[in-house]
Amino acid sequence: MLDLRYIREHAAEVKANCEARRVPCDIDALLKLAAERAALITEVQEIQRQQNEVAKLTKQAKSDDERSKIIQQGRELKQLFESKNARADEIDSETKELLKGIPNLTHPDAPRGEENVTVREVGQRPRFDSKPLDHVAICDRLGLADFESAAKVTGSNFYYLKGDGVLLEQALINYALRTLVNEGFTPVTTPDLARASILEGTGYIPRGAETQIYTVANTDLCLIATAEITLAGMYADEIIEVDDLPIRLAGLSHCFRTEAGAAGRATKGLYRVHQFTKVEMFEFTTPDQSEATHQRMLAIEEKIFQGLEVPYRVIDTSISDMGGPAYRKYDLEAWMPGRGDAGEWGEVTSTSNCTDYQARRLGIRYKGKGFKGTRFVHMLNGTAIACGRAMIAVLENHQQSDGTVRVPAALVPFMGKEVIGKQG
RNA sequence: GGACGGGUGGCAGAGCGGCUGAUUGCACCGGUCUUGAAAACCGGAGUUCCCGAAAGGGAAUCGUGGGUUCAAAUCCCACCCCGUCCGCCA
Repeated sequence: MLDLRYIREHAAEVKANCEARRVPCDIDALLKLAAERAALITEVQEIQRQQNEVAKLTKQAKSDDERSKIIQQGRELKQLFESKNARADEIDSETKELLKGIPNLTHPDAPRGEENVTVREVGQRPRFDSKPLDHVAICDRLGLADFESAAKVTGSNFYYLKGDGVLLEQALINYALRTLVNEGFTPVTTPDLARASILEGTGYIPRGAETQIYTVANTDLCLIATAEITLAGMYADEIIEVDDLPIRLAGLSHCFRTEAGAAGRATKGLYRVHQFTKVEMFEFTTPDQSEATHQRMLAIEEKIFQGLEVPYRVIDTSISDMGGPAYRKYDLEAWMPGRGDAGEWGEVTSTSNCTDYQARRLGIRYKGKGFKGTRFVHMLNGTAIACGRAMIAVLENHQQSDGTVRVPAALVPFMGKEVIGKQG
């Protein structure tokens, strides 16, 4: 959510921003409504002032006669208040609705065009003597996953992991957590569910036809799409001492996505699934630190994939392609040799600087010396490891001609073996 | 799931229909004193919104949402949360 005052004072900028982001927003309508709201509030408050005055007069009344006259006056004011106030409430919630629909501002250097920008490509793509297998075939051959049983039990786009598949996932989680702890993050396991209001605060939309979110019947709980939601929610309505910032959390959770509208798009195997496990970086910071923090998160993501010996490229996401809360977003796309005819890039991480957009909705502020009152924190998130997709990258890049998979050195201590698919 | 008790400002903790945006203590900020600090004393201070160029004025806010009343932190209802006891249970 943006500050209404900011929108009023920078209407042209906000309009241009919405346009560039391809988010249809009627700023003029919003401002008109907001003006109407202000006028109504003034009116309502004047009535309330009179009500307060009348209430005071009541107890000062000298005779019963005078008293009942004043009370009658109070009754009339009350009726007037009720009718005016109902309208004011209506306009107020309409204003908030419109306000919620306006996306965050964007970093001046973020790509503006239709296309995302590849910032750099890192690592050598592996060479294979024959056509490499895709991860589904590798999983089948080595007994790492079972998609057929999952289809019976939960339907399409679920999976069981088995054998070394389980060990590989756990190794990836522990490798990511260890890396983040070394970077000063506090590991946190979070609930896999959250209230709809928390989802909304983070910018997710729990209801509606296009929603990516599962809801739990007869409750106001949703299955989370990422630990970003629960980590952000931890500090909802809190005021943080500036000396306690930054707060760096490494969240471990399951993630659930309905993938509505994704039918037919790369749905095979582990790439697009309804449930996966993810280690997520999350940071609350002061505004002056958020850009540096964003760069650092990106660097950590790169370090993790370098450790996995997986070639990747860094994508600076076009603002026409970013989610509403993001001010700037980088993705890592890993090389997946088994995808398509000759390998393809596949998104494996994403890091966003959401500035104060989520903080304003969730009421997360900080206070400190040198300034009066409180300010909104900046909030950033980034994927450390999304298990399914990281597994694809590892399995497809490190497959060997004998059908086994080499475990990258960084994972060996966590995996307890150097090769997947060999006895022992 | 059942029975109680409770949710008040940054924290602690009074108030239990009008004089209370709220006593008090701690913490906080400014000042006096001091070589400096501590102590003591004096003063200041919540948040959001509306009007206003500003000075300033006004409204709301005592878990959340409704209700009763001329008037509610205080009474009633629903919900959420937090304690304690009982039952059930990995």
